Amino acid sequence: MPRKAVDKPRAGSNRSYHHGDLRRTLLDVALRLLEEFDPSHVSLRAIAREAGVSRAAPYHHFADREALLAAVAAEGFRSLRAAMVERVASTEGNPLERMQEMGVAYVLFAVQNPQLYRLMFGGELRRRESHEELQRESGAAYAALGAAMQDSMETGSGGGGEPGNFALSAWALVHGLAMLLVDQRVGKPDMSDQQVEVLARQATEVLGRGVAG
Amino acid sequence: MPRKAVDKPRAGSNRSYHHGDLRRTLLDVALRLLEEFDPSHVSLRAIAREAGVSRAAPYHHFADREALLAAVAAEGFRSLRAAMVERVASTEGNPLERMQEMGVAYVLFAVQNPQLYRLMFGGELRRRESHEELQRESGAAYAALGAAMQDSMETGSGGGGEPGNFALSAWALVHGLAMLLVDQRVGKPDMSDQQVEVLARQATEVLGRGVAG
DNA sequence: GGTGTATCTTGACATTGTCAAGATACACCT
DNA sequence: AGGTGTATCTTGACAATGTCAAGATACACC
Repeated sequence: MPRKAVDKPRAGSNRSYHHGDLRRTLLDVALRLLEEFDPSHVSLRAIAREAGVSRAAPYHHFADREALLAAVAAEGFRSLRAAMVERVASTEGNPLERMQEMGVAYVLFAVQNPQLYRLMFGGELRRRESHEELQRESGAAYAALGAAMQDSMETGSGGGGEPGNFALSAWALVHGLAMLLVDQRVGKPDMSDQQVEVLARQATEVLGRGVAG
Repeated sequence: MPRKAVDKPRAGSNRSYHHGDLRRTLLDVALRLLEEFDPSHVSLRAIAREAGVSRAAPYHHFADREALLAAVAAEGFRSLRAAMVERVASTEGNPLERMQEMGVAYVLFAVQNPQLYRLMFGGELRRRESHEELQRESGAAYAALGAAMQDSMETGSGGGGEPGNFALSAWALVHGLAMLLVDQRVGKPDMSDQQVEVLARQATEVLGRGVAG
C-alpha cells in the first residue's frame, strides 16, 4: 500500500468552516478520482482530503462510503440514459436502426467512462438494492433500453423469436461488448470513438439480422 | 469495517512449523473464501489465518496479494476452459450447435462460480498483463472459444457477416449474459442450472439465426 | 553431527472505514 | 442586538488491511 499523504484538509483551501455544498463537492471529487482509479481504490479519506475537509465530514451527508459511491453510480445511470435518449433523438431511421444506435451510445458511454461503468456494473457496491436512488436511476435506464426494444420488435419483420428473448440478447450483447472493451480484452488500448462505433454497429448488426431475418 | 478476529494461526492447527504445501493450501483457501465474499473483500490476512499460518507467510510463495489472486484467477480460467471443452465433447450436432453449447457452458460456469468469475473478469486485478500464468490460461480459454467459432463459421450456411464480427458478437453476448446473471440483473435469485441453460440457449439462438439466416 | 537455507513468525508502519465526543458557525427567535 | 439551537465540521480513537524488516525454526544436505 502506498504511503503518502497526511489526513488534513488540503492546504490552500480557504473555505469557511461550513462548506456550502459539501455533498455536491464530494460527488464531484469522487467522480474525478474515479477517472483515475479503480472503484475499490477510491477511498473515502482521499475524497474528503481532495474536497478539503476532514475524514469524517462525509458522514454528515452519506451513511458510509458505499452510500457515497452508490450516489455516484446513480448519477452515472442518469448520464447513461441521457446519452442513449439523446442519441436516438438525433437519429433518423426505422426502429431497428434506432435501437442499434442506442446500443452504440451504451457502448460509447462505457468506453468513455470505464471506471464509472465498472462502479455501476461491478461488484464494488454490495448492497445495491438498499440504495434507493441507485435503484431508481438504473431502473429508468433499463426502461429506456427496453422501450426502444419494444418498438423495434413491433415494427420488426417478425422473425421467429419472442420479444423477451431478443431484448435479453440485445442487452447481453451490448453489455458484454462494453465490458470487453472496458477491460481491454478487445480492441486496441486507445480506440477512437469512431472505431468503437464501428465495432458496436458491427456487433449489433448480426443480432439485427437474427431478428429481422 | 468489521471488527472480529485476531491475527494468530488458527487454533487446532497442529501442523509443524513447516507447512508442506502452503502454496497449494493458500490457493484452496482463497478459492473457498471467494465462494463467500466479493474478491475485494478476500484479504490476504484472512487467507493466512484460515490456512493456519501467520500473515506474512504467503509472501514466501506469492509476491503480494494480487499475485495470489491472479493465481486463483488463472486456475479459474483453466476450469472454465475444461468445462467448455468437456461440454462440446459430449455434444453431437453441427458446429453451430456445438458452439452454442460452448456458450451455455460458459454461462453456467459463471453462474456456478459468481465471485470467481468476478475475479477473473472484474477490475480487482489491476496488473493483469504482468501475471504470466493468468495471461497464459486466459489466452488458452479464449482460444478454445475462438476455435469453436471458427468451425461454426466455416460450416455456417454463409450469412453475409464476416467471421470476426460474428465471433465478437458471440463472445460479447455470452459474456454479457454471464455478467447480467452473476450480478443478478437478470433472472431470479436462485435459478436452477436447467433454467440458466434454457436462458443461455434462447439468447444464443437469436445470434445463430443472424449468422445462418 | 554441523551448517545453510528455505520457510515461517513477530514487530512495525502507513493506510483504510467508522464511531464518539468536542468545536464551530450559521439561522432563527425574541 | 443578543442568545440559543442545530446542522456541520474536526479530532481522537479503534480495528482492520497490505507490506516490509528482522528474528526464529526446522528440514536437507555435506
